[in-house]
Amino acid sequence: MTKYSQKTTNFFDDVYEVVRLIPHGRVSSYGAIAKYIGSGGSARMVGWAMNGCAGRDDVPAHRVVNIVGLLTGKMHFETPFSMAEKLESEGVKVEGDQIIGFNKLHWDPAQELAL
DNA sequence: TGGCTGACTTTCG
DNA sequence: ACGAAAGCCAGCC
Repeated sequence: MTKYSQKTTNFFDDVYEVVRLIPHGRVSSYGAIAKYIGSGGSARMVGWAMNGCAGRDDVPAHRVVNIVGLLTGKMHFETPFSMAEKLESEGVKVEGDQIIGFNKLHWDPAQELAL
């Protein structure tokens, strides 16, 4: 907060919007979001953009994981457990740091939104 | 102004 | 099949 990020570019805003559109009980991957945005889509950028989302309740960053369904960014949360806890709270089973049934829980914006 | 970093992904060995 | 390295792009110092 304290207007540190203050969205300098639309890239972050797009990422937030897509992440915000992730259905409850679903998860998405960085590459999928990056590809959907397409504005210089790179998976790292999505993760980097999430840095600005840290602390925002509007952006369910806990629903965003890597391509294997691994909670790589859990360490960036308030607590490394909050990510898994939130996912489980939504009905997503998480074993350790990996999402169970990620294959069927994977929500791809470019696919679900079917552009 | 220039350069480093980073919550990933893909390909070569 | 597994391991390691490079690529990607934008924000931040």
